Amino acid sequence: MEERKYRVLLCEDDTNLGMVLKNYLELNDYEVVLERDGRLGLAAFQREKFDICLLDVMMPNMDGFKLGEEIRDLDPDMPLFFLSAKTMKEDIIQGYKLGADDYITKPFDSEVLLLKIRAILKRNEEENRISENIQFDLGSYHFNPRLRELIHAGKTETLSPKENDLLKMLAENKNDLLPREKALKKIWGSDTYFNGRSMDVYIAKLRKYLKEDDTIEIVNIHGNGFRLVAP
Amino acid sequence: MEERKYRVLLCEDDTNLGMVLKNYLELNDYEVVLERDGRLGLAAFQREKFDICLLDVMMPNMDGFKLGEEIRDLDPDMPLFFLSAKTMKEDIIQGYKLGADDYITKPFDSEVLLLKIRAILKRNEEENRISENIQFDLGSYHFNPRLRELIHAGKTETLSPKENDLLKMLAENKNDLLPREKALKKIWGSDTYFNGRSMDVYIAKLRKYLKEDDTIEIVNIHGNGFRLVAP
DNA sequence: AACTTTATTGCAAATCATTAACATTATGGA
DNA sequence: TCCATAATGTTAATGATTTGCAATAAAGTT
Repeated sequence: MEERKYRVLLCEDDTNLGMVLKNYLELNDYEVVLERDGRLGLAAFQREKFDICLLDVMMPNMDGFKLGEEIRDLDPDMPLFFLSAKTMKEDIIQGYKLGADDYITKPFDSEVLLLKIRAILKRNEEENRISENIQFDLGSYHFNPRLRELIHAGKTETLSPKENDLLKMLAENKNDLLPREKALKKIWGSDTYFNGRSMDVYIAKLRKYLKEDDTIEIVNIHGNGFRLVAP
Repeated sequence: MEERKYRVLLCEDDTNLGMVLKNYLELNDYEVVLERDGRLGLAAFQREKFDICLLDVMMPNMDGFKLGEEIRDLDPDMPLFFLSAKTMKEDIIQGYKLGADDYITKPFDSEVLLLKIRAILKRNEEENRISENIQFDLGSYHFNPRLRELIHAGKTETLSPKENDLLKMLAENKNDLLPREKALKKIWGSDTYFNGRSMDVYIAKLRKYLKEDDTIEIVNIHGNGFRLVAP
């Protein structure tokens, strides 16, 4: 149960406000990446792993709503907060339509923002906790991610944390595509060349573990990701 | 059951309210430690023993929710009350209601507060009485945490307090993972390098006690914690 | 002081993640 | 079709981290 800081993607074109907010959040134990427009924000999101995104609505290159859409495409569950000076009703509605978790109008009380962020993250954590004890049957294998155990014919292998995480994601998407990018960001933290190679090494390891049952296969979908085929 | 005063940790940055509340509670036979921000509150909690915590939500350095989380990490069963101004949004509160034993909006009726405190403490006491006498059968061993006795084949070992606490936590999570961090925080107070080394030493001691029965094992899950395997 | 309990070191062994190195396969355009 | 290139497959080497446990020191009790 590793203590890790929550990671915040903050997109704000006003450098002053951006830095102030960044510092404030960092003081409160968040890890913050600040980007100054939508395009950069999207790039950061694709590259790294975040727990929550705070998006200014009015930004150069790509506005906050558009960025929010793009982010939702990549990860439907990512918590989104929109920051905006506008009080126009349409904007707010549009923001919520996208599934914004909150909409905050400037100027805002930074302490309230902090509490809202914390509330959302906490809710998300509760949801995760439910799925904590899930187990999988994969052909003649039994997989218990909590104990990192892969059992076959009475023999128990203890998987390494990375092996375990990867097999868990594959199992959660059994018979369906697990996109490379998604696994890399979730397990390795970011989608880089070396992390990609590392992941390939782990795929090879998992294939070795699972080779006793012919009905199970980890299939590569070139350029896209992997698929765990299992009954 | 010996007579002793209940100890209350009160965190409140408003000195006036803080002192008034402290005096009021003391009049009603509680022992109160008043701290004026989150950081000091956490320090006090780590230093001393309390029966209940009353935390103001809006505080400098560390807000009440964050402090509550930290306290819950150290002791998941500690009763928590949050005090907050009425103006706070209901949805923020909602996110936190789960972990809190009660949530009180200022201004509040101090008599009601007192009654709530009494109710919680009473409930907790009953729960403690139940769990106090718990005993465990571990293979051919019998373990009585209350007496710190580990009995095997008619022979009784008296465990040291730390040995006892650790075996109790392992037994409570029998056949399941006991995260390192959890045990360290609860038994040693904090998760530091040396405490970790110390815990490993205690694991070794427990293994020695338990080696008479082959069906019992304390298994390490690398990087995660330990698991007491027992029938 | 004698004894018990706890904390601290030290170091070997086990485990892990990453990177290198080299092999193979897929894919799209010439 | 064939080739260049990018993506993937696999094994092994490296270096970092975690754990096991004995030995010793420190603190606390009686």
